[in-house]
Amino acid sequence: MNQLRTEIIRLSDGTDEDVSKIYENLTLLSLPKGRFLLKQKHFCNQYFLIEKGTVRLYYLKGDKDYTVWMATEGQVFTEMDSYLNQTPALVSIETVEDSLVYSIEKSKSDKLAATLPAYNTLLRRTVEEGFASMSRNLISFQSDDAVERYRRVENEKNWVAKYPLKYISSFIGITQSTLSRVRGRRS
Amino acid sequence: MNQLRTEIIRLSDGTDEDVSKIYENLTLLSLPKGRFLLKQKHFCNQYFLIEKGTVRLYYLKGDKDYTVWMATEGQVFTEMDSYLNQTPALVSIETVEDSLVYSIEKSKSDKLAATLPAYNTLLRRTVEEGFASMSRNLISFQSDDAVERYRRVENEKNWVAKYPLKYISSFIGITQSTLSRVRGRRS
DNA sequence: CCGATTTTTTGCCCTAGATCAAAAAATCAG
DNA sequence: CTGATTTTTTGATCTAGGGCAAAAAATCGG
Repeated sequence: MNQLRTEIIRLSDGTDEDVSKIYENLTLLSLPKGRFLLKQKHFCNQYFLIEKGTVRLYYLKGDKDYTVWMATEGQVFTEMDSYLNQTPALVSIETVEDSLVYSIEKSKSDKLAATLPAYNTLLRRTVEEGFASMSRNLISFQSDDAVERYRRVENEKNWVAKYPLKYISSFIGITQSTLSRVRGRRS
Repeated sequence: MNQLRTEIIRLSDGTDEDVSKIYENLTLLSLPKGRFLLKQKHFCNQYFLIEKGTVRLYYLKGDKDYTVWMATEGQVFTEMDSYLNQTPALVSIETVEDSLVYSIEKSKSDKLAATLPAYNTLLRRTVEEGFASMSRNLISFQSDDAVERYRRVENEKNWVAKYPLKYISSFIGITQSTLSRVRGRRS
């Protein structure tokens, strides 16, 4: 079973035909590790759908590197602020392993959303889930301390086993040293 | 001109008839200041659309009060995590002045989204914009200090003039004392 | 298996922002 | 206006987590 296809079916609630129509509009990119789907300050004009592999959304500020999100197989996403408001992207999107990623241009996506309700629904549900997830993150930043934020990532996501700790620490907004101490149960 | 109606038209891209169909599905609530649309730990089963007035989304943790969002005329929103995943709401939603708020039940909303593309689009665009806005907030929490976070609220939103400083400080995740010092230009 | 590179931990000191408490200013009801 | 309540500021500590740099551990190419 294919993760992405399953996800598209689940979120779009569409028929086989709807799903085929969606796929017809996608372009497949085969990307080696370390390739950029988007660079900070550039304009984001696509939605992305991950068939295989993993990408990291992050930005540089001063000499620091902040991870905003890690997206992997089956996930549908974009840099929404840039995509929607046509502003310079706040984040870069880079593959962290060899990946297969579908993309769809904004113009094509808009047209498809207007003509194929299942695709419109796919986007809506996708963004709704992303919104819910981001709300939880934001609340965590507002009121949780480093230990609690780490526990969340440890429990909710399976990121800790999968990614280098420097991505984790930058995601939860602490230094790698502090994360190391948190993991070592002291403070 | 009516703010909410204008917003619905802008986001749904629908005909007059579409807009009428949407309104037919809404229930109008007239609420005095201090009334709850949702209480923390309860389940959220509606989308809300503000015709007039202002509400505050916030949660209590320990003895502290955290403002998550302020929504006002023309805004469409829900407690997405609870609404979508049928989990206990993380936040309460309370009117901070006398308000007129439309609501639509989840079941009705799902049905309408499946049958009226304009409504589906209204929701999609609404959540997309919310997602983009929240991304910026999250990034700000990750890498901005108190001064920068305050500046953002001062510039991007017109909240500072409109709401008590205790809501502002709890929104940007600092104490009221610190906010006061930030505003006074020292640290 | 081995040196080289990358990742993770540790130690020491320092700072942004918290806490607690009280004063000052603004707002409000009568 | 006036006393009461709410909002905002100020002052005096205290602390979670940062900065920096070095050590230790893990990973990797050949």
